Formats: sequence, C-alpha cells, structure tokens
Amino acid sequence: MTKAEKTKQYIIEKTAPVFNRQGYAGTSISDLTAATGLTKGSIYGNFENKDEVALAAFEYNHRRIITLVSDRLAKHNGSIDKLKAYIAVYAELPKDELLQYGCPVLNTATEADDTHPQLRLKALSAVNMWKRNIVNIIIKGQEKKEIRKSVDANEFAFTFIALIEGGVLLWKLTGSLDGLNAVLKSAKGMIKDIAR
Amino acid sequence: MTKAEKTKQYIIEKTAPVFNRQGYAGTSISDLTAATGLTKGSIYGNFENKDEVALAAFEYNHRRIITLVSDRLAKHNGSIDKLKAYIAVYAELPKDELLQYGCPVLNTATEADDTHPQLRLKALSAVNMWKRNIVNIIIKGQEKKEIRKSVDANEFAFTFIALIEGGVLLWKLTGSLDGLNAVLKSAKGMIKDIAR
DNA sequence: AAGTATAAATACCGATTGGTATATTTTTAT
DNA sequence: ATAAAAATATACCAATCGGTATTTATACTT
Repeated sequence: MTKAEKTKQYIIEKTAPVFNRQGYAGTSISDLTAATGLTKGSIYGNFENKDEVALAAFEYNHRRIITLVSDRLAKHNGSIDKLKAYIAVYAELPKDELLQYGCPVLNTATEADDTHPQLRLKALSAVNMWKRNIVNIIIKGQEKKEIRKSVDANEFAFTFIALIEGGVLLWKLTGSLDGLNAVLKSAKGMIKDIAR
Repeated sequence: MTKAEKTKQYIIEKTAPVFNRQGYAGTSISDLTAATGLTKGSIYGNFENKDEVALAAFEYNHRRIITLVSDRLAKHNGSIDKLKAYIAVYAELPKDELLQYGCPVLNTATEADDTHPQLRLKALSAVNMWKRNIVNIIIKGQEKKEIRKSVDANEFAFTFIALIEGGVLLWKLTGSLDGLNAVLKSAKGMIKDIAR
C-alpha cells in the first residue's frame, strides 16, 4: 500500500462522517481539510474533485452497514433468524460511532434524488442490493418451508426496508430511541407473521 | 393584504418547491431570485435572512400536506376509514405538483437533524403533530369499539409514520411507484389487522 | 546516499456565497 | 394630485466557494 493510497483511505475515513452529517451540498472543501488536517492540495492530489470524495465517502459508509449486516447474518442459518438479525443491526445502529449521523442510504437518497445523479445512483444500488438480499432470504425460506408460500417476497422486502429507514428517521429526528424501537418491534411482528 | 404581505406570500410559494428539492444548504439566494423573478433587495426587504425564508417555505410545504390530509379525513367518520384515508393521500402524493420533490418532513428531517436546529424543530413538531393525530384516531376508535383494545396506539402511530415515510423514500429514490405501492398495501393490511 | 518520482503545501484564481447600504420606484394616505 | 411611506432594485461588501498552478517536502528506487 503506497503512501498515496494510504492518504486516500485516510481522507475517506475522516470525511465519511462529515458527508453523512452535513450532506453533499452542506460540506465544503474546507470542511474536508479541517476533518483531515490536510491541505487542499493534498485532497485534490488524491481526488479529482469534491464529487469523487463524496462518492467514495458514501461507499465507505455503506460498506460499514454491509459489514455490520453480513457479520450478523452469517451467524444464522434459518431465514427467520436472518431477518431478525437485520432488526438487531438497526437496533444497535445508534451505538455505532461511524453511523451516529444516521443511515447514509437514507441521508444520501433524500438529498440526492433530485439533485445529484451520481450520488443518487449509489444510494439506489444500495437499496436494490438490500432488497435483493431480503427477497433471496424469503425465497430460500419458502423453499425450506420456514416461510409461508403466500408471502409476497417483493412486497415484504419493500415494506421491511421502508419500516427500518422510517425508524432511523424517527430516531435521528426525535433524538430518542422510542420511535425506532417501536418500529423494530413491529418489524419483528411482521417477521413472526410470515413464519409457518 | 398589503403589498409587502402579498410579495412575502409570493416568495414563499415560489421558493417552497426549490427548498424541498434542493434542501437548505443546496439552495442559494440567487436560486430564490431566479425562482421568484425578484431581486435580492426585495427578498431581504421581506425576510430577515435565508433561514427565515427556509422556515416559512417548510411551513408552507407542510401546510400543503396538512390540507391534503385533513380534507380527506374529514370525509370519514370511522377510525378505520380515517386511517385508510391517510394511505390514499400518500398514494396520490406523486401526482401533487407541489410535492413532486418528495415529503418535506422527510427531506427536512434528514438534512436538518444534525445541522440546522430551527429547521429540525419544525420537522420534529410536524412529526409530533402527525403522531398525535394518529394516536387520537386509534384511541377514539378503541372507545367506539372499532379498534381492538390490545393495540398499542403509540407503537402503531410510530410504525405507520415510518412506513409511509419509508415508502416515499423508495418512490423518490427509485423513480418508480412500485415500492411506495407495496408499502401502502402493507399499511392497509396493518389497518385491517387492528380492526375488531 | 543520491537522484528521481511522488505527494503535499502554498499561493493564487474567478465566481459565488450571504448580506447590506443606498438609490429608485411604487403604494398608500391625505 | 402630492407628499410621505413603503417596497423594490441597484450596487456593493468581505468571505468563502470549488478548483488549479507552482513550489516545497517527502517517499521510493537504485
């Protein structure tokens, strides 16, 4: 790992929480130099422009979630247990230092959907990946007769994602865990209801 | 209504969709002059600063939702029908020209939660108002024996809000109505499940 | 250890930012 | 119709914006 690669990684790590907190438009290059302790020249030596830093920062933040989720899901074999593991991840999200400013998918999607095509695409593929994963869990669960055949995998996945993101929204907006916990409790109920 | 009051209202109406689309940080004063056809002097003659315009714009956007909701809810007496009316409002949100850039509560909450205390408070009280309304519908429904006593009003309200906001997020991010429709279908199921 | 390549810091650029002071126009009350 | 008041437009401000060219310092190769 060359020096430049290390610096690039360092910039990403230090600026990722800043972008997640302030958004793309709300983050200036001087915010990036302040967060890294580096100078403008160093940042532009490692990235083409602000967009590239923002895109890399989103990927970094997203990968953090992926890590949390896949680590938890790997511990379980049953489809119902895997779905429950999702709940556990988001129940502990508020404790995760890197994600204290909320879910990067939610934050990026709402800011970028009408303003920043590249960032929007990143958020979109994150949601698509997430949805595909849930659908696969459900289909496999139906094959293994753990989940009822009548369950619409697409509808469940969309609903599951909407619930969780809505719960994160409540947590961030209210500053309390009450909303998120209530939502996650409902999500647990949803999971119970599809088991056979 | 004096001239200044008319201009003030005009500025709010013209800039409200701009703020909803681009957010607070992403909207500049020149965006406001472009949207209104007025000059900077005129805007600052009617508002203290950018913050005041943004706060008024949010209130305007929010009032739009309140109008849509209360108009629909007024048509129904039963608590179950009132809850269903909520679904109908958000099913038709994509058709609403003023709200084509998404739900202002969702947009404002995600941007402002960690960056703009005043805007955050506006979004927070919008959610609180919304939640209170749902809780009241449920409690009244329980008194009228339309809704089961075992239903936790708070948990239902939080879940309902999270679902809908999550659905709007999916709509805006994907550019398709599939996600939102799936979510609203689930919400309908939720409503059915609490009826007695 | 020296020379080269690379990375980072400095200094700078025009454009735009939010905001203000002043001038000009338009309302409004008499 | 006119004068005073109010509202809008113009002209300007320092600060910051994203970005670049150049210089200095560091890292890597031999």
